[in-house]
Amino acid sequence: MQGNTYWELFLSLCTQNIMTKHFWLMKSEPTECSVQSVLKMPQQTVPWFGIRNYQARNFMRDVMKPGDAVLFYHSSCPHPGIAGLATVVSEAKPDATQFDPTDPYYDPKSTPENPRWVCVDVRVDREIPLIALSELRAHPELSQMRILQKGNRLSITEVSESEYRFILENLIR
DNA sequence: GCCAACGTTGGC
DNA sequence: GCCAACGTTGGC
Repeated sequence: MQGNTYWELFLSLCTQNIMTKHFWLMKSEPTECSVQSVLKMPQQTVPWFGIRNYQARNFMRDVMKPGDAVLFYHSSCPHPGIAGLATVVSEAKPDATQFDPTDPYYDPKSTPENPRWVCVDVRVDREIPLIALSELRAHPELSQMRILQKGNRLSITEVSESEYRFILENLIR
């Protein structure tokens, strides 16, 4: 960070956390929740429940804002890749599945008074012709994407604006 | 189904 | 706080 006045600190925080639109890649297994299945829902919107990783949770809780752009990625399936464009449309809120003992995502250590896991609402804006993982790997412009790094498992990762623009301008047919 | 890589847990 | 054991992820 440049400078050391409180005003400069304030400006820096504004830039990082308040004013800037962020870009995300969010993974989902299409057998559980796909671009196509969300588009069939009444509001084309789904709560992004089931995140049980602290890094991904912190992204939703601390950084994501309504209006952020999302690349909707299909994982653990025959054709992994980006399948749709979406938008964050809510602030982080408690993930209801953590309180339900019958739910696979139930977390006995979490209570409504002190919820451990959050989710945001994600609205699918449109389905796109699948951008395969192999296609993403083929472009040096995208080589820094977290999703492409060896051993990556994080289900929510930030995408840079230039990466997002490159994908929209060059990889959508 | 395999397996590398990673995150979490829990004993010490 | 360390770290071995375990469970999960996800491409192939």
